[in-house]
Amino acid sequence: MERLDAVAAIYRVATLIADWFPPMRMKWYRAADLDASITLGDGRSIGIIRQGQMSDRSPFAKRLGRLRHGMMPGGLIVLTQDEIRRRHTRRMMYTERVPTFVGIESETIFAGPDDRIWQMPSGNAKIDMAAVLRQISRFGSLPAEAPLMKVYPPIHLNTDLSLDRISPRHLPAAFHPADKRALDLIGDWPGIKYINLRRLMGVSPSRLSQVMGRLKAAKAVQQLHLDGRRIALSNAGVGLLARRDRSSVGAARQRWSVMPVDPALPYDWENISGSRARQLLRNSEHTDAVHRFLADTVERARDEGWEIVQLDPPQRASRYFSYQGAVRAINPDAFVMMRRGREVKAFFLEWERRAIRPSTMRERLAPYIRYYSTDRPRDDHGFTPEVLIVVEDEVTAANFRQLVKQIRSSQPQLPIDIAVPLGSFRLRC
DNA sequence: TTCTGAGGTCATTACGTAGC
DNA sequence: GCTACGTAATGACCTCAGAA
Repeated sequence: MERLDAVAAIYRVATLIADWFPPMRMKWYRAADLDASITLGDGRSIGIIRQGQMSDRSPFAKRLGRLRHGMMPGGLIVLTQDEIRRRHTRRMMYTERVPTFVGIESETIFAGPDDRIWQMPSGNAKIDMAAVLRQISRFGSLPAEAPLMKVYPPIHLNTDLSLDRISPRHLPAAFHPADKRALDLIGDWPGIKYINLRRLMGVSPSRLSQVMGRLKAAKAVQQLHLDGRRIALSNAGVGLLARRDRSSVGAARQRWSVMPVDPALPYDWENISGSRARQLLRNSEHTDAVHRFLADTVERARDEGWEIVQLDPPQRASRYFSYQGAVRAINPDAFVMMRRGREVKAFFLEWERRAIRPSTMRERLAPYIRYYSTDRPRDDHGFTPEVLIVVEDEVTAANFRQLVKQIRSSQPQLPIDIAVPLGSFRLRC
């Protein structure tokens, strides 16, 4: 039940296959690296693996690596959450010995069997499910799991009960779509203020209050009093999302728990147990500024007819790349991608709180200079996203622009823009 | 420096409506 | 009938100026 949403997405893949190739047999895995497998009527087998929102890059890569060294089905279907992670996954699977097809979960849910939504690691062509099934090998075997020691028959779940009376493991069946959307946003942006969460969701204060009431009753979120009222996932909420995505609950809580280390001490950032949550709430002014800017951007984008395709928090916005033999990274405050018809706009967000020295500005820009001197921006996204540096005053903005001008003399294509909030930044196409 | 009260902002509640 | 979401009213909380 805790993996209900993941199960729904994988069942959707199964229905696409069944449209072309009935009958078939489906098997779920509890602990194997595959999430599920499908055996077609002619004996060929397909493994399905899903990368969830909470799945970290490294553990997911290790999971795929373990798969290679074990029993392999005749083909693999990998579901990712967005286009960028699809590209990463395709790169990882480039040398895979069985036919592999990578799709985006949201596209899969709304697709029909004729829709071309699947991509192989090599080549950019998208193919439909019939073409996927034609390439599944006859040679392949599926991993086996020991049968359950004890089988629990399905129980009747009364979703009319108030959420505080529903067992935590059954909550995914009782939550409404708006509850899940809020839960994902709060998970992405821990310590977000109500007003910014409301603006990101695009709902009225009253609607947000209703949703928060449900999530609080389910004990999935927790209200924090740190520089005003904020909201974050409770330990139970972190566990819910981690179990849904088959990632480590313990590791997720070590990073994101907002529970106090010592309940006897006053609640402040130093007393927060999760390492990443502590870091974010220590710099609450910076965190709020980023949230506020993103809420402004999302609202303005909606008004101008843009669809927000991706809104990644720092933990998903970072990009790792190889530069002169060493692994380097950019670690922006957010990554935003929006679409309007055929137009696409995307940018990494860097928020600078205060005036900084020219040498510090150069240090801030250095990772981006390295990143954009490689082919990785285009490889990662399929196009070249911008870097948007937001500073709080025009003097700092002018200094930054001067520095960027100097850098462009040797690297003319560096796509960096400097903005002052609510001032010069406009959605350009 | 501390307290108080006015005014503003934001969250919550009750109830209603639209769409499926 | 259910879900999603809006409006209006209300209450809680925050900020800030002015008085003690």
